[in-house]
Amino acid sequence: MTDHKRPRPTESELEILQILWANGPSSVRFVNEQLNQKREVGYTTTLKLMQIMADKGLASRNTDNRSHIYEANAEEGETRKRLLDEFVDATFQGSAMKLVVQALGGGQASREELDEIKALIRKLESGEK
Amino acid sequence: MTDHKRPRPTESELEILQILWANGPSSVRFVNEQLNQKREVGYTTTLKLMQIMADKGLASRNTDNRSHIYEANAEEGETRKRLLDEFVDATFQGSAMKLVVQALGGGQASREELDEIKALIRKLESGEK
DNA sequence: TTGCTATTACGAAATATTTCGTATATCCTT
DNA sequence: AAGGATATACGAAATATTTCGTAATAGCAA
Repeated sequence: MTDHKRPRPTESELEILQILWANGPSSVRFVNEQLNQKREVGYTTTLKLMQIMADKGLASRNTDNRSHIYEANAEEGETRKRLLDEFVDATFQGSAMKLVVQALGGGQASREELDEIKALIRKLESGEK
Repeated sequence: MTDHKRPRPTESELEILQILWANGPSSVRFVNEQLNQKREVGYTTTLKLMQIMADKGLASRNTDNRSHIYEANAEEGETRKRLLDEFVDATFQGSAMKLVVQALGGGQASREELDEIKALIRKLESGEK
């Protein structure tokens, strides 16, 4: 089950997907509360967005109870990979390398993270084609 | 001179910035031709976008000649960094590490690129705080 | 039951972005 | 000077996205 056909999530939809990925199936109220920790959003705004997401297939919902429970349909890793690919194309002309350099160079990565990346590179190199 | 105050470029504006960064100051016609190698866009559409970019301060233009020459104002590295930061926040919850892993894991990086990254990491580690 | 609260449904306004038609000006060729 | 090609200016339509008001419905408490 890939993300084929599913449209790219908009910025707001992505915010909601993050919440659903992090917390599992959730009610609109819960998602709205989480959103409001970052910025002010009206309840019906969140509701509408989530309904649209269900329409688009980005999420599915259980309507058995009065309070509907929404669940991300778009799989986390798949979706992130796809968005990353598009972002690399749009912003770094398709060069993942340039992006990684920029990401690492920003001083964002801690020593532990650098170690992890080194380990990852070793793994990639050993299983090289 | 940072990008302070300058609004984030839209997707289309970013496409144009890429062309200006890659080719230096350019005419609308040239930019439009480059765009059309990827997708069909009308000339006046490109023109309008570039005029908007000038309004927003993303680009500046020389109007001495009949054919105006546009130049990116937003600096390449700065802009990419900023977009990357926002993207990391939005898509990887602020974890540059997760993003790098995803980018490297995609099998996108060649051996040479991996070597470059290793070198970069060594450099980062030596100048560690 | 009656009223209060929480929920979804629906549609439309508000905003942002993209696209292009048309008018007008300028340059170039003859 | 006239005509054609090419440029910019301008505004508005088309599209995409976000936001919310209002109404209808269901649950709950008194």
